[in-house]
Amino acid sequence: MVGMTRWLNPDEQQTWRSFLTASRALMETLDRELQRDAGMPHAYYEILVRLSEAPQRRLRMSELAESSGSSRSRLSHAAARLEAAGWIRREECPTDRRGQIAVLTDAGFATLAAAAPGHVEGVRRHLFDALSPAQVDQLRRISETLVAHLTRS
Amino acid sequence: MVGMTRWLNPDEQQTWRSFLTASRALMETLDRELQRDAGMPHAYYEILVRLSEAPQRRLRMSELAESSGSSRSRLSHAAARLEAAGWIRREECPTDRRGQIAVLTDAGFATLAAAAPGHVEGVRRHLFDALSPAQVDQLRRISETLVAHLTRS
DNA sequence: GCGGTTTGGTTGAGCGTTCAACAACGCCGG
DNA sequence: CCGGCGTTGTTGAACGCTCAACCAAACCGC
Repeated sequence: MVGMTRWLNPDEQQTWRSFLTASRALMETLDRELQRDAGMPHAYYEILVRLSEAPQRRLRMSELAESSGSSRSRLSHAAARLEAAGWIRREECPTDRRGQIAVLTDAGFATLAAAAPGHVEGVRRHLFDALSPAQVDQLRRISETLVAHLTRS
Repeated sequence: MVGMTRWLNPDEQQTWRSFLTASRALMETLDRELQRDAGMPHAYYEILVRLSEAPQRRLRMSELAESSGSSRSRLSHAAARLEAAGWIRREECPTDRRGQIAVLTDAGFATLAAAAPGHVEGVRRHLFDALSPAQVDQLRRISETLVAHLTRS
């Protein structure tokens, strides 16, 4: 046979379903808050954050996609919207004529600065406030383990 | 002032970003696998699972929405697609003339039965295989805490 | 019973994401 | 220098989700 399915035992099932419910609820809540308060989805917020942290607030599209966890296509579509909103602008890359460089505009930075406190407060309220310091530490190790595992396959 | 923002310290930021990256990567991976192998997104899979576990494989739309973590609107749209695929059918509720009852068809059950082993294997490979038994236990407690916290606000 | 409110479910528009296809450019061996 | 291959980024179609609006039926107080 090709291989027996390694089914989940009841404990694992409970873990998986709770994790699913929790992360989905958390993301939906934060996404909704961000949409309501800042008029943008969480994915766009993260793009602006990464840009704001880059030297000169500028990044190659491919690096921005990588660091914000977007596919190239997704970023391309998002960039079109962010540019239309006046929050970023795209410049040509001097060293690679295929390249595009996304630049955070002043308006984009201002929008981000206005959105950040509310969002951070949301993350704290919905995530950190619920967990003990020990649990926060556990969650960090678990997440780092998973990231390492998922990117190496 | 309205209130100082309780910013995240470096440790919390690292935790938050790792969690974000990990859960996003995990969901995207499982969603892609399910789409590739079973031709449906994860949300639809979960709807079919809940139906399959219900008595008589039938549930009121509102209960199905609740248990599968969908909004009513989402479930309504999804049900239309699932019905078009022949995986569920909708019947009228005898005790409440507003109500609809979603029923898993034999074809839907067969599709689910075919998809389940691959999906479960994916959950195991991408999640449980990466973590120690202690970490799995920690993750369960953390997730349950979060679920409780998120649903009570 | 009768109006007002709540609940159950659907609908359509608008938006964001995916996927596959594509164009333009850089890179590298011969 | 040239031809093939990998890379960068964009595009359009299909799809799923959200949000607000809506209808119909149930519920509730009087």
